[in-house]
Amino acid sequence: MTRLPRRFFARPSTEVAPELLGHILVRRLPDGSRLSARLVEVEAYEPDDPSSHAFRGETPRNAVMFGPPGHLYVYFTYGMHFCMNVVTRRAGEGSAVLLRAGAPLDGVDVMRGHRGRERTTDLCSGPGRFTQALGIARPENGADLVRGDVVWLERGDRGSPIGRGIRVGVHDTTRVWRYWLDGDPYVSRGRPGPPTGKRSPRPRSRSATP
DNA sequence: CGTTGGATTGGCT
DNA sequence: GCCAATCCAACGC
Repeated sequence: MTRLPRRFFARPSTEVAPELLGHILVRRLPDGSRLSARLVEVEAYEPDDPSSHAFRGETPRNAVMFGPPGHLYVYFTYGMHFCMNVVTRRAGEGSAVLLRAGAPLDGVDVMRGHRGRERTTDLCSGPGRFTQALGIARPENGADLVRGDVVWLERGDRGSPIGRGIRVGVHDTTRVWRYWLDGDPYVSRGRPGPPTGKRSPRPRSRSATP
């Protein structure tokens, strides 16, 4: 299994994000179990992006985002969920890709235990679910994906074409920075963005209307 | 120091 | 579709 190298991450998030799709996120638990999932949905957050945690400068919370690329940025939100990101660009820039959903591969039963759910589509389909299924929380913030043995990325196959749309839970319809594997059953259902001026009554084809 | 609301989820109407 | 749950970072005074 080949790991993605540091240089893969040392680019703008809008380049890294779509290329992450299809690759495998691997998590090694303290007890040795291997959990893994194929990435099917991600979102890019760039330095000049008001929706990014890094937009207003470095703070203790987002410090990892301003560190070197290829590390995991984990944050706590809504009083009960963790979300994980892959740090991109160069140290000091503040950019990352949010991992929103994956297709469970190894350790599915352990994930079921972590989540308290049976259906595989309820394990890693959503940013909060994804971290819970893989047992990723505050201690994993800052983990090195390139050299570490806690969580890393292995090469996988993309397979499906890439769909894109506005990001979930973000009040910005100008940056179309959510990417997913088109037609994949493990993509999160997400939440509708704010009205963009017109509502398509019924998407007749997939892609572009998440 | 007090207030606000969030890169969400799951349960209920 | 609507909303409570439950922390805490960021920001204003």
